[in-house]
Amino acid sequence: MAFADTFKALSDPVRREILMMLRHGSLSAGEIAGQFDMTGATISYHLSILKKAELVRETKVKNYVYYGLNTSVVEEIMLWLSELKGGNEDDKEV
Amino acid sequence: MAFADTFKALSDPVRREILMMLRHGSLSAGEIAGQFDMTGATISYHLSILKKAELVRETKVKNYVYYGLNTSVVEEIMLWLSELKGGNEDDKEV
DNA sequence: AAAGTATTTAGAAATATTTCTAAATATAAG
DNA sequence: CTTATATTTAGAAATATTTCTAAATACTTT
Repeated sequence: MAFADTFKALSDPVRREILMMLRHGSLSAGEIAGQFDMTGATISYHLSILKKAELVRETKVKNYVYYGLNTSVVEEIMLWLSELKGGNEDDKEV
Repeated sequence: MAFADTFKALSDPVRREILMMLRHGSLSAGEIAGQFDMTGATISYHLSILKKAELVRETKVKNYVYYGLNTSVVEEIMLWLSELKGGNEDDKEV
């Protein structure tokens, strides 16, 4: 059930900030962690949730792990939001 | 901080289903609750979260409370998602 | 005014999430 | 092969979320 995972992943401010950091290219786990006042372990946990939601992809290079955005899942969420707005017919207010 | 509230509100499957139910017009709290295998109190809790996030608006008629979609907040979320996709320049993969 | 219907609030229990520290893995460099 | 650097995993504590039952509000109808 990847769809629900995506909404869950987006519900945390730290994870949303990580995604925004990745807009202009991939960053290593350490580079990401450096931007937060949290342990690397905590950031690793957040990255694992973003990965499970397929919002990021990882690439291993040397002893670094680089994370990059995967925008294709974002489209699905936008589609769902469009449906929400779209089905609005003539708004039968009571 | 209403923006974070909106993402949180959207992170629960029950609340997303409620929003979808409201696409074609307002429904009373009871009509909504009738669609779920949960107590009215629980649905009332979910409605309060949707209301705080400004995703729904309520109208009181007699001893009923009708809930209707407020799509204007959905636009903000879509804008945020667009930014996420948009800033994707040339994807400096490492 | 009393009784009925619809909804919300309060408080508690169960579950899930976020964060930390310490230990484990993985790869690199000396 | 030993030490150093980067990251993840495990386990625990703190906090937040979801759900329930029972009681409280609110408005209607008799």
